[in-house]
Amino acid sequence: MRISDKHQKITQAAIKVFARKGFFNARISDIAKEAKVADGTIYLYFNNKYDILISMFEDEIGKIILRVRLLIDQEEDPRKMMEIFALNHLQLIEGKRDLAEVLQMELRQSNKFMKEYRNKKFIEYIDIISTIVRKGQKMGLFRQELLPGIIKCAYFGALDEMSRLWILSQKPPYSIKEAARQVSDMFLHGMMTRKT
Amino acid sequence: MRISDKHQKITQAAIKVFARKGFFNARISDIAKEAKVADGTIYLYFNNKYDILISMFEDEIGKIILRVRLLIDQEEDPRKMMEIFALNHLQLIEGKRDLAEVLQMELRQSNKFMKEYRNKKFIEYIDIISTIVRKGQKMGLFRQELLPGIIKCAYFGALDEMSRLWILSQKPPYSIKEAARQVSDMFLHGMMTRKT
Amino acid sequence: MRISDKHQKITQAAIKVFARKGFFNARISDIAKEAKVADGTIYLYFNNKYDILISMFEDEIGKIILRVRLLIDQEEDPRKMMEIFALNHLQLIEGKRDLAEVLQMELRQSNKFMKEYRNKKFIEYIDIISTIVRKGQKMGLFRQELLPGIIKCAYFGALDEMSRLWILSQKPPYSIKEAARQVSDMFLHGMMTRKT
Amino acid sequence: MRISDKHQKITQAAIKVFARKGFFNARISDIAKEAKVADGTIYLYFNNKYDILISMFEDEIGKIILRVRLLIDQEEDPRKMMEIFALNHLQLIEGKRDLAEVLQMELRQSNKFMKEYRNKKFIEYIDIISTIVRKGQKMGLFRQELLPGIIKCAYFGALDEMSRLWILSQKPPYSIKEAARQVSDMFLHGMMTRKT
DNA sequence: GATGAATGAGCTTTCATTCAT
DNA sequence: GATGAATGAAAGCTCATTCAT
Repeated sequence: MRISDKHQKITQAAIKVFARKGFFNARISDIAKEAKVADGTIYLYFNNKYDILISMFEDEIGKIILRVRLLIDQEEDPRKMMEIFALNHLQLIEGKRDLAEVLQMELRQSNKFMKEYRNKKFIEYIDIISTIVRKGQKMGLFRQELLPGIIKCAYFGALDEMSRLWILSQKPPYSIKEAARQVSDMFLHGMMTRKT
Repeated sequence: MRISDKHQKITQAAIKVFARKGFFNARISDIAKEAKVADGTIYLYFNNKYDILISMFEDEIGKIILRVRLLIDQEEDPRKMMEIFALNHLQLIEGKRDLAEVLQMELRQSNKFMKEYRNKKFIEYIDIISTIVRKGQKMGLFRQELLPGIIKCAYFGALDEMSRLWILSQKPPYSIKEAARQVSDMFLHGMMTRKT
Repeated sequence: MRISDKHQKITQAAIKVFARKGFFNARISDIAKEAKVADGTIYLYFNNKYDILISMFEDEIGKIILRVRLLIDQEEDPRKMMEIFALNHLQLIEGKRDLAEVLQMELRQSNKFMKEYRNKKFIEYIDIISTIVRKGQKMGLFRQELLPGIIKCAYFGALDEMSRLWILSQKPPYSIKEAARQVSDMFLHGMMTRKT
Repeated sequence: MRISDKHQKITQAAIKVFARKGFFNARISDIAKEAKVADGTIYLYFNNKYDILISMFEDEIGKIILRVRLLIDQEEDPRKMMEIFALNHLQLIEGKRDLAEVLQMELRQSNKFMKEYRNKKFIEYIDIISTIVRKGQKMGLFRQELLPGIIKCAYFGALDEMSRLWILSQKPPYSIKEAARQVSDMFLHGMMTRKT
């Protein structure tokens, strides 16, 4: 077994367990059992429980960034890009529900307990939005007076709260595509210049 | 001393301590010390640690609902109402920073660890938004095809993510008013019908 | 129960357990069981396992110092004082065998693991010897060329090694009094000036 | 590489590590790293951690015995022999400081945790002293009433406590030779018959 | 023989909760 | 009602030892 396989197995197990119980209620032995390794084995790959969270966080956000960048780079129109970002973010719930839950939850928990940990990867992720906004402004599509730093926050926040709704509700009232369309549609309407 | 005074003192102490350390890292004895009561006294007013959180949550959201309703009821124009909601939500950070932090954080943590707890008060709070949206749609101000259930999510999410930015950053790049204005402005632009 | 009673109970239990198993092999739960308190109770009186050792060490050496000083202060003749010190030290094995074992053992363990901990109480104890030696030199009883700092080491070391022999052997070949007499006698012979 | 080479390497590494951290705080992996072998390799040469200690102990005391016997056998005069023993014992600190520390420490720790282990080699070592004493008594040099079993204890204890002082103090107040001379001088004075 | 990844028992310490005062 | 000393279950983490390679 390649070394990275154990690391992977533990990370994936941790995602499942954190999603099920939350970080604090998850026991190392839960993760170990889920990963089918001994408790001690986890400490060969991670320094401590918290390190599992951080490490997993960065790995997975990293992958998400790669994927969404790939999709966005194929587009020319910033309006399309905004749609793609929205759809991609929300589809995470379908494709990797456990991961979506954990990111949701831990991102906020991190407020307090990652105080020192400047969340570079996450910033990188939402900066994708502000980059699109700036591109749209340069092309005259989006209003100049909008602050990209605020839009990125608002857009991500809107999408993420949609995610939360989905995760919490057993049978969500709308399809993911519909929700993504509505949110991006409304933001685009709100951002576009008169002429467009 | 009225019975509710001790209850209040403990609740306020809990807000401070939860804000400082997070729910899981907060110790009952921390709260007791902050409230200047004995550890055991807390159990005369709350069933357990978790109950402090829930109880505090409902009380405080309740107060916020009362206040924002009061402000909104003085308005006629749904567009103004939307602005008021935004400003009021963001101003929480200034007025009651600790509370803002706790609501932020615990709302998400709750995903997992309040599983059974259907968060009625919170739903009541964000339903204020959908009520406004519906009012605006009836008055022909907002586009009919918008789903109020999605808008409420998106609007709240956008505002709350702005909050998060403020709480995390030492010196925020924008004023709260400016942020509230931009977010509500953009949503209103996005929601309004052509004619308006 | 007075607060100091629990502290005392735990200290005495620790002495027993450390004597039986040694510091490292002793479990907190062993001490708790011996003291008939809960594991957690120990941490109300001591910071950690190591703190039990240090604290006990200082308390008990303190008591020994008081007692031996009392006895010595009743004497005029430094030669008698030396005898008293020897007898008193060796009698510890009879009176407080467990304590004797622990002091024996931990004093040496401390070499490594108390590195930072400058063992004031112990130094105070053996300095009693050098004080006697100096007194004897002033009175012209002991040879002037003897270094009190070396004598104190040698005298204490000799006595303590006698202790060790007793502790280890099931049926010691000599009585404690006989041993104390021989050791002090030999040192006194070795230290005295010609005339005496 | 001869089999004994690995054994030697591990033993020497263990001495270093035990001296640095003490037996209980030393990890097998520390010793393995110091010896530049794999953790598992240690178990090809020793049964367990404890066995490393015992085995090392016996080997090294064995060497010391050989050396001091060699030196003593060249002498005729028991008084000289006593001096040689003292000097040789104390010089261990200079020549093999780590070993000296370990012997010091573990000899005492062993009290408890080597309970079953009857320390033959150590007994052999200190019996060298009683043999000298008996020889001196036969030659009429040392007083007949002295018990060789007590003298050996006292002499060894005195020397070993001197060692401890050296090991603990950063800059010892006396030279090793001076200390050895004072101790043996004082014992010899104390032991000798009138006439001599 | 040599390796070092994997194991899992075992331990210290924490802290929510209780209850005698 | 109020207290806070006492409880003891629970869990993160370590590390001696094993064994497949």
